[in-house]
Amino acid sequence: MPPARHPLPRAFYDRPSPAVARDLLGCRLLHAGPQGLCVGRIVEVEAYLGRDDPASHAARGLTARNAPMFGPPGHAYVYRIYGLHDCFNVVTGAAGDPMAVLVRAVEVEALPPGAYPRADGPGRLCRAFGISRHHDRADLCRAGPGCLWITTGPAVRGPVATTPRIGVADPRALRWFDPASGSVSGPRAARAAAPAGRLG
DNA sequence: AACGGGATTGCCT
DNA sequence: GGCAATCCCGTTA
Repeated sequence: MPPARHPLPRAFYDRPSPAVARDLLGCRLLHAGPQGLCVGRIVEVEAYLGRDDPASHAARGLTARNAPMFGPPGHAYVYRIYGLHDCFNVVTGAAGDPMAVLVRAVEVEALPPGAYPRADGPGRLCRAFGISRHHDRADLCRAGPGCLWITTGPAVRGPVATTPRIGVADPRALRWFDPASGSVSGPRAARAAAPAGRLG
């Protein structure tokens, strides 16, 4: 399994976040960090929209924190939550149209020795992969030492499940995950493909 | 300048 | 299942 050296092109990210989110399932996230190469298969994502999504950081317009969401697609948006954990997002859509995909979980395929081993949850994923706010605004369309990028990966086997987003009071099904993966985060019910989850 | 809360996690009962 | 940890950001004054 040689590390793919070809990042997904910027055009991939230049689409609405729900489409990008769904297509990111099965792709590989890579970080060539100071401790070594981190690789994982994306198994859980959530889409965040702009003005019409109260749960989105961009719902109330441009601020210092959410500025990356308003920037060009194919860049990272990393923010800190609860004063403890970092969350990694992929910016999608054209500049000025704030949208993002929260990467909630990956199946770990490779980590440097001694790294925190779990990546089932946005905070754990960042901890395991060494992703921090230093990566805020990082360009995901470049590969190489110090870079953070995403490549194509093995397609999801079987159906994909969707549910409302975790911790968000909004009924829209904007979360996608691979119900066959053992690395999906959230409470038990949020990991089941049925009946709460919808297939597709 | 002060204040309230969060796209979470881990430890406790 | 409940709740504390912990800090920065966005809002309000």
